[in-house]
Amino acid sequence: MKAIVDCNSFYCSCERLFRPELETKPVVVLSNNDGCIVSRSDEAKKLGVQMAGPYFMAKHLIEQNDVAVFSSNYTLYGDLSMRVMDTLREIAGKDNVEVYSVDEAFVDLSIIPDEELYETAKYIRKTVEMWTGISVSIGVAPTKTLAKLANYIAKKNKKASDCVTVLSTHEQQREALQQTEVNRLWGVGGAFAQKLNGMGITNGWELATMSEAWAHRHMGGVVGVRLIKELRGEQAVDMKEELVEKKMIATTRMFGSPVNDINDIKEAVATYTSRAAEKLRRQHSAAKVISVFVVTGEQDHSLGFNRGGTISTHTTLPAPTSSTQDLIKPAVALVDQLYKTGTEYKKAGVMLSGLVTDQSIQGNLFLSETKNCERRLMDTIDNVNFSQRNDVLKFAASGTTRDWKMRQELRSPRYTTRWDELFEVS
DNA sequence: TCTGGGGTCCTAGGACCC
DNA sequence: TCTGGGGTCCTAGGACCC
Repeated sequence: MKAIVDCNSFYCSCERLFRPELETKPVVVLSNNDGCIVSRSDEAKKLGVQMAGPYFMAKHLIEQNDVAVFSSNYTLYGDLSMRVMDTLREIAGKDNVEVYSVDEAFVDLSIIPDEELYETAKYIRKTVEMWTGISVSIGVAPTKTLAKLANYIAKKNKKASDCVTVLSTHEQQREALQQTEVNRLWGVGGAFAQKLNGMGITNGWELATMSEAWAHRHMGGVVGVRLIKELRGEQAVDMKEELVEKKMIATTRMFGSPVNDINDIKEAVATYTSRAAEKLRRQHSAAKVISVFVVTGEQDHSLGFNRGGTISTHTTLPAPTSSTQDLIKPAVALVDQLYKTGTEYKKAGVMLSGLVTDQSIQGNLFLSETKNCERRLMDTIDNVNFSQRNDVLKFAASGTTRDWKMRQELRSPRYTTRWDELFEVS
């Protein structure tokens, strides 16, 4: 059996940890640039605040009900996420935990007898809350997809389930599937849900009883077959052995306000490239291909809001590299290819792909002494930026004024990772 | 005024090869 | 009218996830 451990309203819970007076009050956390609502406490959900809805549209409701609002503080969430995952590894063993996202992890419980699953899950839940202050919901079932379903049910009625649901028998699984709409299933998004409904398939059980051949035809080939198998309790999605390296690394941002100066765009792209290069070095990779894209601010009233066009281009580097300097130069050159005078841009991004391990690069005897020096310089910059303030050290191409920088007006202190922002008790 | 960011996997179709 | 068969590699784009 497998468990999915999912933090309850994770970003909101992180904020509440340092603001206990908000424990029973509605709280929301906004996306980058304070654009959308990406996390809501139960109280905020009850008020009717929509997930992923634009902040400005919910503002009225929020102010009326005295909802606490935070810009996203990823440094804080990242640190607390690590504590939750470490706790799970401590309880279940390092090799039995697969981190799935910042607030979710699969835990392999195959050594636990069925009759002890419920108590085990309760114990995990209690321990995580005690050690980290973050409350979690747990779903247990024979496959990842059914575990996600169990978790959905646990969360739907926290009081009755006490945030734990086990679907170990066939009967339990069938009942759970029967009472769940297809669009709630893991792997069924808007497009497939609409298609399924059109074919008269509305709940999970109806989908689970379709044939594999049918799934292959109508649900995107092998993806659909996998989904059907999982719903029937046949494992088709494995636990991942270890953290695999990313195959692509991207850093993209909306601008705080539309930008039309090419130099601003170049600064932004240089900054995103630095960030992407840090991510690259953190997983000990080097990139062969760098792509840059910009999004224009064209109007499209048919969609109800501004949706610009994306223009992108890429270049293949002479050799794989993880050095910020080597990446910034071609990235900025790509901006020249994309930029058109007189156009307004609202977003830009950098993507690194064609990733290879940097083993062959690091300390290579056949590389020139300057390359080895560069590597040490990058390590030093990463260390300083991590331990001090972000971007204490940066490349001149990234600019110093940053007129294009995103809005982030309501961010809480990074209580756990910055000396100058420590939580204070007076 | 105002709608995020960062990923994965899969398929189809074109280019190219023998 | 009618133009092989099979393979690989790459890219673009769709769908999904949190």
